[in-house]
Amino acid sequence: MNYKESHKLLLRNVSRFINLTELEKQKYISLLTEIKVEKKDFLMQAGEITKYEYFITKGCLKVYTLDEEGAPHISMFAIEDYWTGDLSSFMTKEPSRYYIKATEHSELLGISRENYDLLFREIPKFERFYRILYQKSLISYIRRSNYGISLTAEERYLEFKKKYPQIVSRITQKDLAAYIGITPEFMSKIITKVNRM
Amino acid sequence: MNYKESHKLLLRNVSRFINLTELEKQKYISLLTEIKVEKKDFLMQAGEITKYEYFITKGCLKVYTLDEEGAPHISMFAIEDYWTGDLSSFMTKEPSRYYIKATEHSELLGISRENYDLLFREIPKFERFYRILYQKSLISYIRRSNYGISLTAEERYLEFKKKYPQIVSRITQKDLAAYIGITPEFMSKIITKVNRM
DNA sequence: GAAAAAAAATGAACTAGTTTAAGACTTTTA
DNA sequence: TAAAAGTCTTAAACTAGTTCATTTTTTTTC
Repeated sequence: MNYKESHKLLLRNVSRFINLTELEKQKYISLLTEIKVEKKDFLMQAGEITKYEYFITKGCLKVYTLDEEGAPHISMFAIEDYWTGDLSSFMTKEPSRYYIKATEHSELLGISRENYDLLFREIPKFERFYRILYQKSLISYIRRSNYGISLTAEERYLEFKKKYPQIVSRITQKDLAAYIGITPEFMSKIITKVNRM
Repeated sequence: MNYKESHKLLLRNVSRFINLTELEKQKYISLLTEIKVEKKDFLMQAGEITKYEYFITKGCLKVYTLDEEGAPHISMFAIEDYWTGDLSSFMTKEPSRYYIKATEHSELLGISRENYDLLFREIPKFERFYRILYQKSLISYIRRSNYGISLTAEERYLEFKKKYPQIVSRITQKDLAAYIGITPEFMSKIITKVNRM
């Protein structure tokens, strides 16, 4: 069958871990919702109960919380071929603490909680897909959870730049500072210093 | 059938997410290795390829890396009813960067990589078990990965104490400092301050 | 149960990162 | 295309956390 580009990208992502029959592919795609957001629009805001888990087919978004002083802490940037959302709120159906905002015009495929549950019943292979997907994410978050406490801000910046060069060039220095966990002023100093070297 | 206490604890842990028949339980248990370590003994050391994923039935262990200066960074404390290991090395079969050392006499059940793979073939329900287990771990590591960059050391200490009161009383202040990401001296100051309040 | 080893406390001098403020540069919007 | 809004840079004063050195307390070991 002839799929649209966004669906092709998703099916390619899924086929890394499991093989689907033609019928299963069609069933899977039928469970998804297409979503478009303009730059600066929110995909979701703190206080809401997350309706979807998202696969990004185009664009860039930032996932962040606001602390008591109202300062943002970005927990991830999501671009094409990445999954994002608030897994905690999605699973517990409790209000989220996260905001997700597009930093560019973005297009996504969302799966609702009902369809996510249905997916496992209809195509049990997806248990395996998500087992492997979560396993890989877990490995990278376990590593990352040590960064904040064991690396200096400069080391965290160099690490991010090395791992995600495509992202660095698409986001502002201010947002990068909110991800690294420092002030924009200190981010500016680090970049000046690193460029000088 | 009559299982020993350690196996009962594990079966209870697994039954949170999936139901096993009597036969499946026996099959599962047959795939496990019993391991005992004395206080200060290593379960594994950096440079080795991780052989097992571990379920702790008794005791307490610390999982840590050493940085270039030889300073330890503890990424988790594992006690009874917890899972531990180095998932990254276990999956990729590359040498680990982690040390796992018992802080008390400990008893564990280990599953080897071959048996882990076999488990999914023999009892596919385990894809679901691990999907949910990794999902829950992922949720808590996503949250934790922000702690280091968005909370002060004192806030991280209070957070840990609130979430794991049973662990705080079993470990040294020095190890707690290596987990929180500060020097033992500053940990001492924080504890003095918090107790004074 | 005494000696040795490790952990905890305290304090003074230091450093990585913050705060505040102001000016220059860039992007967005009407 | 001008004005407004947001981003980036620089610098001085500040604070959270480190380093190093010493003493006290607790735990381990024989």
